[in-house]
Amino acid sequence: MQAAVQVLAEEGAQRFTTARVAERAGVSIGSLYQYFPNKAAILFRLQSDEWRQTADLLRRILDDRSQSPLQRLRALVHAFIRSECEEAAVRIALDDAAPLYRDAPEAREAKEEGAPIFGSFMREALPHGTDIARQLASDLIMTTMSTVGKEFSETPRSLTEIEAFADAMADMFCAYIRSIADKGRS
Amino acid sequence: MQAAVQVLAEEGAQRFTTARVAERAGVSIGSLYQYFPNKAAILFRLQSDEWRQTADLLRRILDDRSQSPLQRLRALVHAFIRSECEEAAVRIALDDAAPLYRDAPEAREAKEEGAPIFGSFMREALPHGTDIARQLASDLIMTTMSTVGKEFSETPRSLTEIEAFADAMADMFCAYIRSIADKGRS
Amino acid sequence: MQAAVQVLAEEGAQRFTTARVAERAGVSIGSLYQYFPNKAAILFRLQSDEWRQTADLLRRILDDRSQSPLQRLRALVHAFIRSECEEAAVRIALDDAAPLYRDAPEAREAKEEGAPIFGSFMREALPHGTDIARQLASDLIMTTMSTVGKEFSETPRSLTEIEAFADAMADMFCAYIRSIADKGRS
Amino acid sequence: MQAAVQVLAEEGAQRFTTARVAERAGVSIGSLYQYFPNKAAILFRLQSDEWRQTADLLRRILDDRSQSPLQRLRALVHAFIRSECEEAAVRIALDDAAPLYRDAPEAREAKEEGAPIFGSFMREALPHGTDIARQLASDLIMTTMSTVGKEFSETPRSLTEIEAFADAMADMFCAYIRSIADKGRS
DNA sequence: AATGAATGAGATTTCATTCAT
DNA sequence: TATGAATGAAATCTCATTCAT
Repeated sequence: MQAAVQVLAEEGAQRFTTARVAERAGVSIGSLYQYFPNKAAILFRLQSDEWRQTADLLRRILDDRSQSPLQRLRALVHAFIRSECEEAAVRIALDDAAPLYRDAPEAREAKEEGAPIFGSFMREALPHGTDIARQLASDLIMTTMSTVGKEFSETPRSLTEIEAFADAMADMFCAYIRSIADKGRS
Repeated sequence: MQAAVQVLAEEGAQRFTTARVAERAGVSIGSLYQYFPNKAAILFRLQSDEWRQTADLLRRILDDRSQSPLQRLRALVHAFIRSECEEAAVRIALDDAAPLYRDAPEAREAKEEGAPIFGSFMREALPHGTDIARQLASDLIMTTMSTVGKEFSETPRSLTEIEAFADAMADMFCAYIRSIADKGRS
Repeated sequence: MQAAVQVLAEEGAQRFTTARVAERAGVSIGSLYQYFPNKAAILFRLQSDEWRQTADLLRRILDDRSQSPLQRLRALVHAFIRSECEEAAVRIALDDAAPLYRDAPEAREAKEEGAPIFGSFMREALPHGTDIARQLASDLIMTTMSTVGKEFSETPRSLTEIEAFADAMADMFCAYIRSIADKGRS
Repeated sequence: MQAAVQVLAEEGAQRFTTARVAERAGVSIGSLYQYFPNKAAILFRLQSDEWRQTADLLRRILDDRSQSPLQRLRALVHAFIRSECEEAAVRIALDDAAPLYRDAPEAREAKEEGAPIFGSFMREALPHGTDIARQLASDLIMTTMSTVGKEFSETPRSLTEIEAFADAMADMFCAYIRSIADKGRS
């Protein structure tokens, strides 16, 4: 039941208990445990869904060949930061609860689903570099976008702030990619 | 007692209990409560100390006028990433426990202690920009360094990996600052 | 379904649940409850079957007039101990679960089904004693065989150990019966 | 708190819960858990105490050289059966709860504490046999006494019944030991 | 000042049994 | 007749905090 989202958003990770989730979902605790083997599984499911959405976002924007790579990257950053700021409460709470589910083996898998999507984009953006260099740049940009986005969304932001911050981040990524491209060419 | 660090490092945030800290420190629970009003205070104190150390690091490196701003920034990134990777266990656990202390008003204060130091460095690096632009760049760079550094240090890393990653991050920051400087000049 | 035996043997009494039995039997929980009124009934049925087998064993061996009573007793002890050591896992688990079914009135009945068989054997072995004395000896021997056999089979045993122990027990019973016979004759 | 005995005796193993023990003891659950790490430990402690008492009984009776070995054995059987029939409720319940504590390594140790005491008695009673033969006889007699005693005490018994049954058991042991001695001598 | 036993709310999880479909 | 989702009481164990000594 994704009405667990409500508990997470309204009560926070600390008060996210199986009893509260069941009550909010209008079912008994027993029923809850018929669908999920334990509390961590509920949280992991929530996180999975979010990761899938993010992966979809990545794909949709980065695969659009009608725009230049750097334009697409800028669009991606904007979309990502905006999406992080929506439902910030759930995301923060989900992050707080990470210790409960991150050790699961499926968690690491799911998390790295986004890597290949971004990897193929980078081959387009940096056709001349080595695989290793591209890999490093990919890692850095992805990690920056997700962790900085998370941190940024933890305080309430106005639309203007969001746009300004996303622009700055996109500027940073573009400058970085251009500098790599220049180095590669010389 | 900073021997609470040991409990945090060896047992993790989940098992960080007042009883365990007192035992490890060799004092009674009662005594522990004479030094700290509650559990959150212990964690906050640990975090404060870490922030102070980081602020010291910032100051020491950024105030050294014998090197160019971008050289100093590169040095800072390396020093910071290295320090994050040392004692990663404590830092991860402290992060997991963040929900317990981050709501305290002193927490936000302490966290932003680093801002002015970096701010004055940025005035040197970007003498021509507006305050607002500089502020934005400061925020972005600081946030990136700290959150990406944290994430990076959560998996064990070899020395080579650390240097390579720090170099990439420094490259990104330098490219970003140069691009701002260019824009500001034209 | 006696495939409940598997659950008992593989999972132990603690984990013997209706859900697990139904799953293993390939039927729904609902169906299980159409054959058995409750969990205790399943266990009782298992126990009954075992008792019936044991009673058959008694009858088959003790009724064989081609051997002397003491020879038959020795054969019985061997057969009984061997059978206890086979499928020890189920028997131990069934014993652990005894509190759940032993209060049923049918349980006591079924348990004492063996008494008359052994009683008539004892009349043959001790033709001169009083009924009361024979009854006492019967009780003692039967109880010893079953409880000591159970205890003995709770730790894994080699074939040699089994034979040696069964011989010792048979020796004890024979010595006892001879001593009663001697006393009765004098 | 050995007032846990009361819960065990009055409510049975099934209803022996930490909450009930704490309530009966007049302390909070929390306090209970400061003295015992878990429920099994409470039960194990109860069982240990009982084993210690039984070992004391063995020692006291078997070490009394003023009587012949077989007289002492008879006295022992009587004392043991009588003691089993006192507080039968607790002993039965403790037995039912055995699955909860018997896997502990200390349990097996404690259980075998009685063996050496009886062993040295057997050397006196059977001076001519081999160690292996004596060991086997020891095992058989000890196991018989304890398991048959337990089974016998599970139904309420009159004093006359107790004496008669104990006499029968002692007869059996004496006949057995004499038969071994005779065999050894010839 | 120091101790540490006592508290008890609260968290997670299990499982026999029912009953609408 | 068969199903299996739903129930919810009950069990075990944890831990921050207090307070009498």
